[in-house]
Amino acid sequence: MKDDAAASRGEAEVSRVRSGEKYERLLGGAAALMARQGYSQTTMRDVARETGFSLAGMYYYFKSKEDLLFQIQQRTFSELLALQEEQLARGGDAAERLRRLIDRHLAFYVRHADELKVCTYELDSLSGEKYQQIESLRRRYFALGVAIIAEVMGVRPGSVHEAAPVRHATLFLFGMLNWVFMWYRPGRDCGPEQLAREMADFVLDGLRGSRS
Amino acid sequence: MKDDAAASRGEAEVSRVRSGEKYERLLGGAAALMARQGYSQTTMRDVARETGFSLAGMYYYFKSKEDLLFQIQQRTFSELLALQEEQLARGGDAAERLRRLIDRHLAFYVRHADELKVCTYELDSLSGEKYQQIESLRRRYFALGVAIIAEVMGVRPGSVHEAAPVRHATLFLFGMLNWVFMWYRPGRDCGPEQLAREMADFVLDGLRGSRS
Amino acid sequence: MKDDAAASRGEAEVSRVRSGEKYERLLGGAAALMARQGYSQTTMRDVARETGFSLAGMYYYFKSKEDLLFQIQQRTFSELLALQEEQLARGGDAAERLRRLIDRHLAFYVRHADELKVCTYELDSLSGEKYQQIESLRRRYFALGVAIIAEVMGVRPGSVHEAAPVRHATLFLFGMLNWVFMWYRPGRDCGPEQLAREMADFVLDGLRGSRS
Amino acid sequence: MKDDAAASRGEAEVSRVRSGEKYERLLGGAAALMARQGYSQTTMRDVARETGFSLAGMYYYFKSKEDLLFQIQQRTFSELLALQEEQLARGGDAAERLRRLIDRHLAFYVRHADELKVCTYELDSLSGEKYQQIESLRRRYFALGVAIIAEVMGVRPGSVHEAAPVRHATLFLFGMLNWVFMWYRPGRDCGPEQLAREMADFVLDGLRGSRS
DNA sequence: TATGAATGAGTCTTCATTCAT
DNA sequence: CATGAATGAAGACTCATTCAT
Repeated sequence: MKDDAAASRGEAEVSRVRSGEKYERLLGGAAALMARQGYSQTTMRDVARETGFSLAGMYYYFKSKEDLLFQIQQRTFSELLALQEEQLARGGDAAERLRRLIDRHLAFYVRHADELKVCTYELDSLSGEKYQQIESLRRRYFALGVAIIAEVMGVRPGSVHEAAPVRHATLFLFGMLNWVFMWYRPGRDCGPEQLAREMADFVLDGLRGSRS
Repeated sequence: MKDDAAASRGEAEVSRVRSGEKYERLLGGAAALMARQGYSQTTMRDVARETGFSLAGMYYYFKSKEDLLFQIQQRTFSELLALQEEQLARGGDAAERLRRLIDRHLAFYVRHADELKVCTYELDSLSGEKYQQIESLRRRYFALGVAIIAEVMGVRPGSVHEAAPVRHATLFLFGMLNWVFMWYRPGRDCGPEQLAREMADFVLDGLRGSRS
Repeated sequence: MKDDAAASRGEAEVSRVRSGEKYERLLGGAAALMARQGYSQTTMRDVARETGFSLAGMYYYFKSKEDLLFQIQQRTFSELLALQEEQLARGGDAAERLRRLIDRHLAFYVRHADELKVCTYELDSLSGEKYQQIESLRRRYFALGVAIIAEVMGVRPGSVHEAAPVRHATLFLFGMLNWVFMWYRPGRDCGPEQLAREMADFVLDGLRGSRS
Repeated sequence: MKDDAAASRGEAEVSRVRSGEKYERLLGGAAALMARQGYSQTTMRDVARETGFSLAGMYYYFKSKEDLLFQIQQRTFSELLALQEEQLARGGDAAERLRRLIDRHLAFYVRHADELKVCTYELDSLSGEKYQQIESLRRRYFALGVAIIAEVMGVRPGSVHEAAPVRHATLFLFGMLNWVFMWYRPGRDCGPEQLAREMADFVLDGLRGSRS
């Protein structure tokens, strides 16, 4: 919004360094903080303290706080997306693929809880070009869900008439998935595979179906 | 109803004034801003500008920004809770009551979109006593869902063995419901009754059941 | 300083009401607060709460916070001054009058601790005409001390050569007297008469003299 | 000397930086302002303007306005205390040591008028741990006076019966000393050595003794 | 007399960011 | 690569005071 020009100028070299162990610690620490307190609540000083960097030193790795957020989302979300696209390409019937989509999503969540939470709840903290870029990843991820669910529901692709129910069902699914961040706690709750099974049963057959 | 007394007792300690048309405009304007930008992004100056108050003038109505947030959540959530408790007491079988729970929730949402969004996503912006108070409302609302879903699933109340699946299913439902804030737009999407119907079908019979 | 014009205009009717029980409670409560926390630390809200007045209601009795301070100092200090002037006129030799000066000062202090503390430590919180007026009372009070001490020291009045030592000795005395505010506590310490005796002995004969 | 370690331990928790020419200018400028207008009257903007810092820049050197006040008091008072403790250890009879106590106090005052005034009149502007820390320095300084005065008065250390008069006499002395801030002006009044002589004569032999 | 409601000016403090080294 | 030092802008909140009633 505020600096489209700067954003597009910067995009090519948004940051100079994109790997290294220290860099990983930086993104990881920042993600942990932002997942816990939210992006705007998290100060650069917090991140510096958490990661052992100096305040100024961090700016070698990204251009701004927003850029830091962007890098976290970009890395995490594109990894998840790639993983799911590849995995879904391996075939299976619609129900099976739906089960795998859910399972992999939750498995990824357990491995990258902080990062994924940030991806899910901090999109709006991005603006301009950065927002667009992440938004487009999200749209692609959503499309994956829509395709499978349409197939499960027996809706012909492109059927305008049935588009809304499919879209809604997909949104229901992502709602369930994204709400997991709010309550799931590794030690206390069942494992992600078990949870994935329950959720897939729920989605496919509902409360009554999955019981009988 | 039965907790209006408790509610007013609780709020009286926190703020002096509790009614009046100007006061309504204040809470409403603040909720709108906070729903759009988030609590911590919303400045008191924003609220003042939006509501036509002076910065200092608003502090006549609440003691702090956090107190303002608390008042919004307290009013909204206790109204929703009372409404659902009363409505559910009117009977019907489990599936029917589940449908009504969803329908009333979405109907309430459409009437108080900003306020409910703030209730759902800004609990963690509260702390101490205020957090506890809202958290307890939320727990009661969740308990309503658990009771109905256990009945739909045919689980005996108190069954330890089946507690987790029931809890999970309830969380799935609230995940769907709460995610609605993220995508639903009155003009563009179908009406709340229709959406409620789709969601209830989805919850009861799943993707496959609700089709066949 | 800031509004000499307004000050002189206002002085004649600095306040409309100068008596009444409520008015006494107001000045007394304010003095207590200001003695404990200092003038600038004491808010008009504090005074309202302490005295049971409404914020706006107090402004019937004085024009401004500074005027409130002025009234406290004016009343208290002129009462003390009148009392001492009258008492000293009753004669006695120099040492005797010095003892009485100290004794009456401490007796007055015990009766009006808060007010006198405010007189002593908050002169600089006044400005313009109000400052001048209290300063002149203070000067007259100081002159009382100077006269007696010169006599005790056997210095001829008007002796330029001996003026500094007399002035210094008087300042030493008032230093002792004014520091009493900082440590004296009615319940814990000896009575004011006893303290006055010790102080007078100290002033007249010093540490060594008062022992032998 | 022996408590330098303790002092630096204590301050390190409170502020990061403890030396440097700029830092000195900061404390000095702040002390000057606070001596003139009082702590609560002195705004951080005043200090910034006086010292040439930016408002935010000052916060690099202390955590809060109160911490700034604390640092001024801590530095000044522990320097004075160390100086007196060391000097008194050099011996001499009681009267001689009393003269030296007064003389060094006034000499120190002339060198650090602003800082010492702040130490004397703004202890109550501190709170919690900071208050305790300075209060304990003050107590030690007071104990120095009590010991000498007891000796001058010929009171056995530990004599419960004579404790109050000794304590009072010491408070008289500190009253005189602390009131100096209120009237002494370097150019106008006599030098500190002369004043110290007069005060010591006064304390030892009183108004009558010092004349005869 | 008395007050509920309101406000302009100002307070301390924090934040993301920069730059010389 | 890294950081100590510094800052402009903005944030929540408070204060003495006023005015219609």
